[in-house]
Amino acid sequence: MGDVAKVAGVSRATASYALRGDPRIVPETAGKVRKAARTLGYTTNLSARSLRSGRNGVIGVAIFELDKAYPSQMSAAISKEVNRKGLQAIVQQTSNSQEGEIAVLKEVTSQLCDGTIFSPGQVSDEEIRALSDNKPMVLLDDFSDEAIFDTVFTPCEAGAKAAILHLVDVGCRHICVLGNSYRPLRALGEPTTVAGRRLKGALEGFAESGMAVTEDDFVQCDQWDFSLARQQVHCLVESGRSFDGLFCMTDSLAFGAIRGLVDCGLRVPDDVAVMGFDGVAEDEYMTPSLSTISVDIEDLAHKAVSLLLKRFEGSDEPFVAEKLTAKFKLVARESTAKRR
Amino acid sequence: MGDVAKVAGVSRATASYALRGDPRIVPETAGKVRKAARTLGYTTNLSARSLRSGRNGVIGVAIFELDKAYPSQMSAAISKEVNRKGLQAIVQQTSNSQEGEIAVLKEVTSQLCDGTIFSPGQVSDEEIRALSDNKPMVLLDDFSDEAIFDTVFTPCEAGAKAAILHLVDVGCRHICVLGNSYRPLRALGEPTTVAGRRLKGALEGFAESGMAVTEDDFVQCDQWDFSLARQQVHCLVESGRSFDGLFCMTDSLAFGAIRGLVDCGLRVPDDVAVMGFDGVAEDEYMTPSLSTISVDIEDLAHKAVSLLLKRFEGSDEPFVAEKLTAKFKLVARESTAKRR
DNA sequence: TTGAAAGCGTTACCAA
DNA sequence: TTGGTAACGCTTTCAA
Repeated sequence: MGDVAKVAGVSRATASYALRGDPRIVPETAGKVRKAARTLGYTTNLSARSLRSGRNGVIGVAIFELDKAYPSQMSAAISKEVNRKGLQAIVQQTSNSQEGEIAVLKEVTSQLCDGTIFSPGQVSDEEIRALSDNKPMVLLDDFSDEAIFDTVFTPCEAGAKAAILHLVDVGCRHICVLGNSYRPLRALGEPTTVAGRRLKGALEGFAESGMAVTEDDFVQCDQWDFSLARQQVHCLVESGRSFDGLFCMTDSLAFGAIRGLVDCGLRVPDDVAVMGFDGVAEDEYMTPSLSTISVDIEDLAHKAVSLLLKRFEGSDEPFVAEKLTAKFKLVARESTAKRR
Repeated sequence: MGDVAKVAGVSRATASYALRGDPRIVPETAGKVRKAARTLGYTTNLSARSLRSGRNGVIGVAIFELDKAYPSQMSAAISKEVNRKGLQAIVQQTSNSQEGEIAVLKEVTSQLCDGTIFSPGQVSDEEIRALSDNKPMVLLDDFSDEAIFDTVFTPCEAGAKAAILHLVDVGCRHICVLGNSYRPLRALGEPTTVAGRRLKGALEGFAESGMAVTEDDFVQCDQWDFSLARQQVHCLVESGRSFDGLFCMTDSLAFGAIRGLVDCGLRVPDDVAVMGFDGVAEDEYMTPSLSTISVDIEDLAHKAVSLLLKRFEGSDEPFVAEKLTAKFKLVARESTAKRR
């Protein structure tokens, strides 16, 4: 930067101001500095800036798994939204483990980034605060009732409820649910997990439609991935249970489930209608195409980034955590196109 | 760090050495320092370290799209491999645009990272060098013939050839190729793109099996995504072309293509056997499950990370770029299970 | 509106 | 083996 200042014929301080567009520098001077910087191929050293000012224009996105469709598509949407605001995003995977989450926050995100959008799984809000180094943080789907951080939610309850009502609507008489085991609605309270929230929404759907359910209609999946879903569906079918509708708590589960149903010689949707949740790009191209609760990830990204940027501005008012919920759409496709 | 040094009763310099495990510090002193650091909850400031030493233990991964299955699964594999080596990885998407690639390299990766694993698309090797700030860089699938950087390749030619031979092997008599338009093998030389390499491999497969091909058997896809593949297959079928095998240059293309065939009332594999390329996790759960050239992304990740770490060690010998190719396996599934 | 100078938290050289 | 100290490149306060 010293060179740039010299070429432009100003001091280093003036060069610094000019390059960041400080209004105190007259346009003419600023122009000279920018030109000098360009000809010298100068780029600001982010480490130095970060060290001195604590800011570098980089936002961190910490997500559980990068190799699954939904989280990766969400990270991509957030990255794009960050770029749209003229900033850069870096994404990291926590691998769904406590050490992973701690390492990412402590060693990278809170150090190299001005703020973080974080999807927590294994660490408490208090731990997050300790690791955040007092930098702005927006959480994704943190249903704990502490109000320490701004949070954006997936529309778990409303979405799950809509899914059940849709299955009922297309004529299903006996619906199973894949992703969480049963607990009675009145015992559920305000669940603190995504799986709990989706269960609650589903139960509300059953209640509203007047459809009776039993404990056995709900199948727990500790991992929300293809292979376990496939296995669980095999078990469900082999148990002799007869059902004509299946709500899967994520699209991944639905992919595995459909495959499991096909393995057992059942047709989708004629024998069993299947409903997913997420709205990943693959849904439309499956055979059959997958009906789903499509979370508006652009809206989610927009809300998360906006909350974060608002915190950058700082405010004198006492901190009040904001809670926003992303929009969703029910998308009906072949997997629930039942002949009635 | 000053506090840590004070508590441990040593100088800041000694504390710095001790924390990084410098062998000059006696174990006893080092122990005291580490203990002091722990009780004080001290974490090294990466910006400061980076500013002073140019190193911070973070590796950048710059990939074209984060919302597509193959690149996201590859990024995840590289991240895990980096973690396994005790370092952190940050991943960024370039959105397949020149500005994106430049911004990522210039504003983040070359600044915040000790080295980068980069999948280039729109920038030349020389530009990359200029943007890399002389830090180690490993490229992915950069087929340009300059030998400036270490590179890891996808086994494009060998894989594509194997794919064609497999289709022939299961009894296909007329195979189409989706992903690139035709050019005669002898005019092809050493193609500088992934699409070109896969075309070359396919042509070699046709040559070896003695199967004749015409220009119309090859369909260009400028974007390798679901929707275009689906459209192109619609066109192909509507053109009245009769074919019983289809090699798609990526799994994404294959997903769209299968869907397109189903739309047209064709059965996979009975009417048309379909072969993909990549080996994403979803393949196994499709209906029908997708046969594919499965790139060993763990091997790819291992090779890329190893090359990068080797450059960190520095060497007095003149720079010679290393070129490695990842392993692959042909995985035969339902989509090529023809009744013969 | 601009310039001088202090300092952000480390590391690495040199001396002890 | 350890300690003192000068950078690293930038931002920001204060003074001019």
